[in-house]
Amino acid sequence: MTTKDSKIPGATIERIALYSRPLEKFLEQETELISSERLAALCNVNPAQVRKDLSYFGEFGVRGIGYNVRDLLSEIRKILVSDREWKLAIAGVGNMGKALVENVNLLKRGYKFVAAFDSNPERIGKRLPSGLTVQPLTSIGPSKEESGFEIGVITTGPAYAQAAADSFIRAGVRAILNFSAFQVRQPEGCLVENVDFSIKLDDLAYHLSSIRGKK
Amino acid sequence: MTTKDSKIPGATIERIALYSRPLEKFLEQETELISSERLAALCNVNPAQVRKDLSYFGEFGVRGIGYNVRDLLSEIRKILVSDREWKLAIAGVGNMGKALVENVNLLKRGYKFVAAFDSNPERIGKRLPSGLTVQPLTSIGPSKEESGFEIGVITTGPAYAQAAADSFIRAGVRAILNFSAFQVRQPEGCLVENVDFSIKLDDLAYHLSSIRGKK
DNA sequence: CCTGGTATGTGCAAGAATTCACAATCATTT
DNA sequence: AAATGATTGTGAATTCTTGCACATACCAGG
Ligand SMILES: NC(=O)c1ccc[n+]([C@@H]2O[C@H](COP(=O)([O-])OP(=O)(O)OC[C@H]3O[C@@H](n4cnc5c(N)ncnc54)[C@H](O)[C@@H]3O)[C@@H](O)[C@H]2O)c1
Ligand SMILES: NC(=O)c1ccc[n+]([C@@H]2O[C@H](COP(=O)([O-])OP(=O)(O)OC[C@H]3O[C@@H](n4cnc5c(N)ncnc54)[C@H](O)[C@@H]3O)[C@@H](O)[C@H]2O)c1
Repeated sequence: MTTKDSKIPGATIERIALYSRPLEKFLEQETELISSERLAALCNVNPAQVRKDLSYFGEFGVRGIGYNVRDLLSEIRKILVSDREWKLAIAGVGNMGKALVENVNLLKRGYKFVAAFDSNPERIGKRLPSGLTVQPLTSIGPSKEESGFEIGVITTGPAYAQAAADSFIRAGVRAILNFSAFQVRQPEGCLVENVDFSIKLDDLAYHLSSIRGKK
Repeated sequence: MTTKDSKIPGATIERIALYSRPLEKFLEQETELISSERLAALCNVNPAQVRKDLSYFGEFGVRGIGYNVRDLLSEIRKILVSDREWKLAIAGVGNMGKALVENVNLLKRGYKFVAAFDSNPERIGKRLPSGLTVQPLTSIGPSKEESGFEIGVITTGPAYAQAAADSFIRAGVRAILNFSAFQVRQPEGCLVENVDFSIKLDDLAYHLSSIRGKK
């Protein structure tokens, strides 16, 4: 990737991923051109932000014209390395876990679940609609080469999240996406993203009340 | 809420919600005291950050000692207004929607689903394990008082997310939590939080690759 | 009642991220 | 070929956020 060697804000990466969503739709509709202004409006951000975010990685637009949808999308896929397949494993095949494994959007974007683990004996051995068979957590292999997945997803109950993370790390996984309400600690050499929806609800509740309060 | 009238960073609210998770566990374990240092470690943040975040809302600790777990948690609940029940409605009762409606953690935290809507005739009329009956989207009422919910959750496919949001807004909803990959535009007078997991995966993929690349 | 040990609360400086504002650039029209 | 109009790319200004460092306050023990 041809990045300028200046520091890239963390939020820039997430926004660039965001930009790709409307672009995919425009590509389907065969819209050729898009301006930073229009793209920004669709993503709820400032147009200058769009241009600056992209400028960290190169010059993809044409002054006076805008961006070519197909080219920009392809550049973004290169930037995000989502132009290839990533193999995922999941720990905890409950409601949330099943929703993720069966989600076709993730697959379309190149995220493929290749292993599913659970500790509940009733679940082990079951075949999921996607074709995966649920395995005992203990069978997570010891090395990345053997286990064959690169990103671990955690959807166990909070009490088991750290244990699941430890197993993944022992198996050589270098990136974890954790949906449990327990905050997995970021170990050396492994990226962790914690996603907790109920925080989003708390956030909404707070802001709802403070708006009310001010009226 | 007794806030100092200085501006409160947006990130502060989300972190305060984060702090409450370990506190809940300490309360169960009957741990009485906690230091900003310990709490910070559990949440992957800086201790000064914890203290500053809390200081926007008051002085909850005791110098030389730390924070009383029970009191702090109760203060945080007051701050976040999660000391009361919030009524939610959901649009789109697919895999993801069901996982949310059946999630007991949300209920424990005071978030209660009181209505479920879907556009699929096969789903309408079905009774969910929680006791809710799935209603047609068209039956979302016109006013908040009538509809009886305050926060709308969207788990339809991306193509229907904006329509679902519009229905919620017509029904008087002032806050929306959207899980579809479509970015709902933030209308006047209504808060919108967009949550898109696949962005988190893109983020992990990017960082995984750039670490590799540098080695 | 004083002293030592500890952890909070916060002013201020440093650091990041966002937004502005405009020069640079290109297609189009006259 | 010059003028026009549009929209990018980016240095600089601005705004927001974080973290340091230390005065402040409290408890316990003598
Ligand atoms: N469902 C939601 O909407 C939602 C929302 C927010 C957060 N979460 C969090 O996501 C997690 C999963 O939610 P869910 O609704 O799927 O719960 P669930 O109870 O349906 O599923 C949890 C699954 O994890 C398995 N499990 C338990 N311990 C395990 C271990 N050590 N290793 C592997 N598997 C293990 C259980 O057998 C079960 O299958 C929970 O932590 C929950 O707090 C869920
Ligand atoms: N499942 C996941 O893990 C996951 C991950 C990331 C994003 N998402 C997003 O969450 C959304 C839901 O995912 P899912 O897995 O539950 O999909 P799903 O297909 O299982 O469920 C979608 C549901 O929405 C209903 N629906 C469609 N149009 C509607 C409308 N206008 N009003 C009300 N209901 C309508 C459908 O009948 C269906 O029941 C999707 O947008 C998906 O992209 C899901």
